[in-house]
Order: sequence, then C-alpha cells, then structure tokens
Amino acid sequence: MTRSSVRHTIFKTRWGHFGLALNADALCRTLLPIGDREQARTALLAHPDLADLDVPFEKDLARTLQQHVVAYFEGENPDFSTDPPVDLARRGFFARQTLAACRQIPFGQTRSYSQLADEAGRPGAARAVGTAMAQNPIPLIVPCHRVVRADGALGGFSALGGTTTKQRLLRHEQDLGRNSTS
DNA sequence: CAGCACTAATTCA
DNA sequence: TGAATTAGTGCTG
Repeated sequence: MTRSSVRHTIFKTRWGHFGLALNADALCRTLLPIGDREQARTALLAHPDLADLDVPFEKDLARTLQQHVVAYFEGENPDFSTDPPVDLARRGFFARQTLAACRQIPFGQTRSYSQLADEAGRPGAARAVGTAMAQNPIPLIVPCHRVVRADGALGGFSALGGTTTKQRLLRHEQDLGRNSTS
C-alpha cells in the first residue's frame, strides 16, 4: 500500500474549518466543520487510519472539491454523487455497497436504514447499514446524515458534533429545498 | 461470539 | 392512542 502518498488540507467554510485527506487521487477521509484550523487538523489526523502516517498539508489539494464544499455551506447544491473517487479499500463488501447507495441519495431527501439495505441488495440488514454508516470515513460527500430511522426519529450520528450536527445538516438542506420549490 | 447509527410487533398506561 | 419493551435481524471486529 502506498501509504506515503496520503496528504491533507484544511480550509474555511461558513460553518467552520473543514478537513480532507486524500490517498493519491482518492478521497479517504473528511472532517465536518469545526471551530479553528488547528482543531480541525488534529481531529482529522487523529483517526486510526491516519494516526501513524506522515500526512503532509497541501493547501490546494483537491481544489475543485474544496470549492464545492464551501459552496455547500453557502447554501448551494453541488453534486458529490460521482465526482471524487473514494478510497474504501479497507471496508468490507457490504459497507462499500451501502456507502455507494447512500451516496446516491439526493440533496434534501432522506432514506431509512432499511430502505438503504434494500437498495444495497440486502433486505433486512437495516442494523448492519447503521454499522456501515457509523464507519463512514467521508461524511458529507457520502451523505450519511440523510439516513434516518423508519419511524421518523433521527437515528444516530457518530461524526463530529453527533446528532446535533445531523439535524443541523438536514435542516440546512430542507430550508434550501423550500426556497427552490413554489 | 458479542455488539450495533434498526425495525416490526407487543405490551402497558 | 401512544410511549416503552421485546424479540428478530445481518454484518463486523
């Protein structure tokens, strides 16, 4: 594994500082916005996947993606569904299927864990979908915040900020959807 | 083999 | 009715 080619960047968005880590050209981690640049760097690199590696900072890394993420928090709707290839090599087959299915959920919409299990070809595996989402290394780009419980409850969220962040992201998208309808 | 970001059915106020 | 509990569930470490 060419572990030495992993690089990262941190940039400012309307919600705070956002982190990206790429292995060659494939996105391997994202970090949801957090207060300051140094916090973001620490949180991003603290993950076990990256902990023992040298992951140099590169300001213009994945420049286009950076712009899209900034745009997202400005209230636009960039398409993350295909653009950056994603490094899921270390995930299991099922997790890759569900994360791929999750990535197709359109902006402003939600699915339940069981619906996603169906779409991934594993009906009944709702609980396992939860596990897969919990391991999602790239929140936002794979919009795991759009996966909620079948009974209407929020469900969990283990990325930065917990369920509070999940709710905030969903409301952010729903507010925008209201603007464009009518 | 135990533990989950779940769910549908059942049981209690 | 509606909230709380209970089996049942498929995958992962």
